[in-house]
Amino acid sequence: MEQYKEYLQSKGISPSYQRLKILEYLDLHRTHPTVDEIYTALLPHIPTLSKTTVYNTLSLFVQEGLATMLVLDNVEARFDITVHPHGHFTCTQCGKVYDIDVTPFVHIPNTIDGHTIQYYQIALKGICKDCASH
Amino acid sequence: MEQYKEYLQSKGISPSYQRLKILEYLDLHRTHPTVDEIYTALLPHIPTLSKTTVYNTLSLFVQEGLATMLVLDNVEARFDITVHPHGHFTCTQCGKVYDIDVTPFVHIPNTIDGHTIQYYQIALKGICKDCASH
DNA sequence: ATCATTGCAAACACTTTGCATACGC
DNA sequence: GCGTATGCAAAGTGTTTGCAATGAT
Repeated sequence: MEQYKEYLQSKGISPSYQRLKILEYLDLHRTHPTVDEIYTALLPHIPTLSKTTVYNTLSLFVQEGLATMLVLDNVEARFDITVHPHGHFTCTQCGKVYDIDVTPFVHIPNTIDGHTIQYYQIALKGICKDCASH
Repeated sequence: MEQYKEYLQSKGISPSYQRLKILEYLDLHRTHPTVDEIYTALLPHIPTLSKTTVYNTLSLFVQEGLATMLVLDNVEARFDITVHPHGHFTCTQCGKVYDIDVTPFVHIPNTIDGHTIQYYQIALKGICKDCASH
């Protein structure tokens, strides 16, 4: 908990209990959680928590670079604590999302067609290992 | 118009006027249009058109492989007539979306970590040529 | 006459906004 | 005490659903 507090402060974000818990959740659950998943998971620990706070906090984190908003479908936004760039594979059968290390397959330059690339996301779709074997 | 009719029939889709016009729009406007853009553009030509029909038709096209649903943000879905795979660059300043040929930079195998990859999308973000020069 | 397509209106689901309350230095 | 963070409720936005009207063969 203490390391999260220092991390937030180092980014100029005042470390409220809600923010600490949301950051901790993102760090401990690298499962591309939705707002609702985070909210539901933390509610027992923070009974007064509101979804607005989860939304506020996540957009603050994204803005400050602590988290990344993933674009995997147009239904619900998903969030990752910011780590090295990686792809996301969504199984079209079971809907599970897997992290994929795409660095062996992708080498995006800093500039393409005169546009400056700041970051990118790769969304892969198909049938996952588990579904294929059933 | 005749070529669209034949194309739909070859896919087993009955070529209603609405479907023909939506397909034509996708073919002539390769600008990743949203449902609303398609609807608004066609309304003068089909005054009775409803958004439901645009939604219905697009999901039929996606299902039959005639179009692709893009996921560029978590706000609105965008659609492309199905062509060779390419990336999409969104300018974070002006919001414009550019097609990017990523084939030189990306080589995704058919299988990764045991998962079967059917298709993928690459969403790039940054500052576009135009915005950089202003 | 039958079946598919269309289109209105209502329902839905996720997200944002407005504003009053509570918290922390 | 004052500025920020929180959280409820309401509004907003994109999408889907139910169902009746229309159209095509």
